[in-house]
Amino acid sequence: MPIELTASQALGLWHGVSLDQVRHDDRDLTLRQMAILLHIYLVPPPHTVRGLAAELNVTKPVITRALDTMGEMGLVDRVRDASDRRNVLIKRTVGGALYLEKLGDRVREQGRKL
Amino acid sequence: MPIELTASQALGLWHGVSLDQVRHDDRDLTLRQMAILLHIYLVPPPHTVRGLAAELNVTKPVITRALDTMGEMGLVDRVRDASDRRNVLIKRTVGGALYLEKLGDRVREQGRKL
DNA sequence: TGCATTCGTTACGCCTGCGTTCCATTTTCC
DNA sequence: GGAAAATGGAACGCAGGCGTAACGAATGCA
Repeated sequence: MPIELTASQALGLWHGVSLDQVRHDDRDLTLRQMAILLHIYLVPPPHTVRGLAAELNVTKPVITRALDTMGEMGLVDRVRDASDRRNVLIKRTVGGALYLEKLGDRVREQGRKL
Repeated sequence: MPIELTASQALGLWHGVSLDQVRHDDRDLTLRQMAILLHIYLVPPPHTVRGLAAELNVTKPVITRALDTMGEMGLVDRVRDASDRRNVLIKRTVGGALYLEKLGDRVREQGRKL
């Protein structure tokens, strides 16, 4: 179900959410970290470091470090793949789900304000 | 004219735009820089360093540095206020307008894909 | 005229993310 | 078994943003 936005609405929405996020500054994620987090939660598993790097068009260490940071924040979790122990599977957490739930609310709220 | 989004649509939209932005990585702005840029272009002038700092709930040097960076990118411009020479007025540029136009297109495109 | 106030900027030390390169572990293939 | 490939991570130096604390310039006010 497509959403049709005017140019003004599109930028207004992005503005409102960014502003809200900056003002309340809970934990600010890099745009890259945000993209990684959303990818993990919105795209069906499994997710590996290599796969994410390819998907986002960034280098592997970028993913590793993002997982370090977001792991400490409790937003994601890492588990060794039992069937191929070279792989690391990225898993979702309750904290991450809550974080994205709040983000979604922010987007919806700003959408309503347009 | 409010836009009603489901939770899934809201996150999907944010995901798509973030992903697109990361992948094409022209120039990546901090969330703060993004919020400042959008504020300058969407809220009626005049804009001062002090005003933006208060509006975004950040310190003054944050604004100064963001203007330095985005100024070098050609996204904003600074002009001394003639009537009160302590003030600096932040001006829009063609480059900034083009940048935000692209961002708006990205948001609209992702909205259509929902 | 003096002096306090306001405004934007700069200086400092710190922290974090970045790309490149290299490495240990594990798997695959012969 | 042993060589080669694949995977995630660590080490290195670099660049840039951060908060705090100062500063010079401009203004207002007694």
